[in-house]
Amino acid sequence: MARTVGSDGARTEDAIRQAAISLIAERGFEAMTLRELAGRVGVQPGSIYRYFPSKARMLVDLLVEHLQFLLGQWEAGRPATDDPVALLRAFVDFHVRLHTLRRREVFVANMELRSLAPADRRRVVALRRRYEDILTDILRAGSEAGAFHVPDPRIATFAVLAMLTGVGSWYREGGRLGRRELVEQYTQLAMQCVGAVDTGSAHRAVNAHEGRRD
Amino acid sequence: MARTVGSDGARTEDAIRQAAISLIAERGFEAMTLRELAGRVGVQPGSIYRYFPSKARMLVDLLVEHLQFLLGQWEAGRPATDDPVALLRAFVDFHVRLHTLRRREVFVANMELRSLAPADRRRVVALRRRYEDILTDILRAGSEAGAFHVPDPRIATFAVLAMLTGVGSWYREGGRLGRRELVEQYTQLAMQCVGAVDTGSAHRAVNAHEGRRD
Amino acid sequence: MARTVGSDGARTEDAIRQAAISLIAERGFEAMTLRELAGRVGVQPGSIYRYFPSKARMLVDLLVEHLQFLLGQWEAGRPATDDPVALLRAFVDFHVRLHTLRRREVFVANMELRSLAPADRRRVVALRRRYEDILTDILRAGSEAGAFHVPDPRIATFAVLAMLTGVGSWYREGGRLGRRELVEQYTQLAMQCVGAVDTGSAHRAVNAHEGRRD
Amino acid sequence: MARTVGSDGARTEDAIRQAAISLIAERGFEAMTLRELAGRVGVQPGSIYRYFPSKARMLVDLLVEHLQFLLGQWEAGRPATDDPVALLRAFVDFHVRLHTLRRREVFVANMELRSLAPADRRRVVALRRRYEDILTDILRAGSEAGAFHVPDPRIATFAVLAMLTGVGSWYREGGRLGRRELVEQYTQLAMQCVGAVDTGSAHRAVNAHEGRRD
DNA sequence: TATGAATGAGAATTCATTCAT
DNA sequence: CATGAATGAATTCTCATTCAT
Repeated sequence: MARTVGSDGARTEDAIRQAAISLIAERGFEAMTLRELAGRVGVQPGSIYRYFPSKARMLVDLLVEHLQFLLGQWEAGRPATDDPVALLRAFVDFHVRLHTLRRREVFVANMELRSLAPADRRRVVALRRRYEDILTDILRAGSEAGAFHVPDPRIATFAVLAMLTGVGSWYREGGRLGRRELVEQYTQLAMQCVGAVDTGSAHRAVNAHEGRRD
Repeated sequence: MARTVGSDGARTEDAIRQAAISLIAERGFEAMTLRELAGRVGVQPGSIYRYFPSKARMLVDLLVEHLQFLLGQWEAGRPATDDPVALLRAFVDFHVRLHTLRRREVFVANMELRSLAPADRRRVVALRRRYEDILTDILRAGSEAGAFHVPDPRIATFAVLAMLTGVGSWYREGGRLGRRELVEQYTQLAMQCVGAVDTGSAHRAVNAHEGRRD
Repeated sequence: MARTVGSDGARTEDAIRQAAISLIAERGFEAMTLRELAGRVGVQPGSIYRYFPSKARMLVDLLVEHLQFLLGQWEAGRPATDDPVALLRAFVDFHVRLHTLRRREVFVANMELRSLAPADRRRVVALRRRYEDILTDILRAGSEAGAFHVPDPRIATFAVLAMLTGVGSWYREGGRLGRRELVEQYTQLAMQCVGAVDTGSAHRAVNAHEGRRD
Repeated sequence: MARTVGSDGARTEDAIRQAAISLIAERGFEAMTLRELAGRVGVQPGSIYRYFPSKARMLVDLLVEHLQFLLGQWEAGRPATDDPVALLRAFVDFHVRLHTLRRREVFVANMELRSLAPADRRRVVALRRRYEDILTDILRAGSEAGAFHVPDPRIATFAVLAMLTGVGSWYREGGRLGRRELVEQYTQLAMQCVGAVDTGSAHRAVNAHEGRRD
């Protein structure tokens, strides 16, 4: 009873977060039980309450952390250019990479919005909106510059994001396609989708050996 | 207390189905309770069991019925042509229309696969697969005929379907966009996405004033 | 609301077992509700699930424990003789004593076999069979040695066991008969029943004043 | 809807009684559901209420009918003698025969007393008591006449009845033993049990060929 | 820091029973 | 005579949560 030898709060908290993401991704937030979560972490259900004040709050924390990570990573790595085509290429690369590397987090963030209380949902949706805006800004700029041809930048944003995010629902690590090829294919599809006048090197690179078109 | 005056099994069952779709779409299958469902229909919770042997089975029935409706509708209305471009245009039209008309059903079918028991999931996934195959066949034929330029027809299927299906998550009846404009915009995006050489009349109609490409 | 002051798992589990035996004996397993059981123990219904995974499993545990106790007690106290008459006398003494001391358990074990799932029933019946075999072995040996006269040892086992076990259905602690007299009467009846040639000292002691037979 | 062609109240009622006895014997009264019963009879649950005002009342009716049948049959067929030995022989024969012929009814009558409401139980127990008294009277008369040697006629009644009734729990129609042999064996056991001075012709008949004892 | 005992509210499900048809 | 739609109360069981230790 009491502290297990060598037990460590930070380690435990991290283990709970990891296990929670996995479990929520597998079963859904409502279907996941704290007993299951505790069992996977190797602690008693009551112990989870040292780290999260409630099951609901745990979901909020997880989602906010994920979206902030997403935004932070984009900001940190975005190219210092204004060229919409280059920006879109970078965004697709970033998005597809992250959505395959952190599939579970992304999946949860997309699926579990409705498990949030209204106030929490607003907070999370606002963060997600900031992420969507990144793409909308790129598409609008590109559209105005004549680089892209989309009927409506906001709708195109939804379309492209849905398309890109969908990758998470079928891509499996170690499958037929490597992450590099995946990124290349999705880059081509996204570029074509927004009617990029010059789909540029990625397109060429991908299809050069196939002797197609260009 | 016995049969209520004017009660009718078929009517009740239909009311339960409708209410169930709405509730599951709103709260998620796990979060929905039969009490809630019964309350919305105006019967006692136990009465639901005259029509569905269990909550789990209710979900299966709902999903299977939806997917069979989807497949049946496509088969009934598909154009009698072999032209991939015309077929794709018809498919986009069909899909977007149905996914806005039956938004709740589609949403549920996309979200609640994981609430199914493995055997039920296999059954539902098999039906969904048949639907995906419709698009894959179109893209493959078009790709081989040189009408489309996609790196991989299966991946393009996932991309286009994700893009089109995404419409359900933001489109609202009576919003800024009518269904007709919506279909036109998504048609353009899909056509561009698969690199359609000649996006045809719809594209022309929509984009004529932009003086692009064709 | 959390652990009640001074609560103790072992104590609680034991209280549940005791109360369960009483309740099942009174009402029958199917008729007993966990609410009732919990109420008698002084806990909430849900708390029972800390100790038993299901109502059904509780019954199995109770029955298996009882039968193992029965077998263990006989093995521990059986006389080290080969004399069938002495063994039968000891068995009757043991059986009648235990079936009055642990009336409720015995009653439950006899009545609730049909409340068990097939697999559980097989397990319990196998244990009971081992107990029956004790008597069959005694009767067979005695029969072959000419000490008993029974048409068929197995049938005589059923007859004698039924006779002895029946005591539980009418004997009441503190009634007209003490346990000692009870044992003596049943010993006589059992001995006569199997046609014991020399019913030995117990018979003599009990029936000396009747000047019968021997 | 409404009357099935050729349906007939008396036939239906009888079918319900038969099915009820079987089901109660199999599962126990509490565990049997009216749906199950209705299903076995081939009617809807509601239809049972044409014949029995409630589930509880059905059990009472079944038990009372059975016990009255038992008493009536004994009265109708009892030998016109005063000889305790002959009477006991007749009683054993009657009891064993009936308890194998109407196993299910007997079993139910023995098991389900506790499922009755107090008033109903009193009524049924009184009938059963009248049946027990038949044997007690025989044993007391025989005991006083020196034909039997039992410590206490009432206790001997319980012992002998338990022994005889036990036959129902293992005897199976078409098994190793015919009903005639069964009766003979139980007659011998019962006679020996009550210390019958002269176990009479049955004993002789049964064991003559075995060259045992006499 | 963690456990383990317990709570209490609520979940799905069952079932005897009723009654319009 | 029988059905089939519905009830409402109760049942087993689950689960987030609490808190003495």
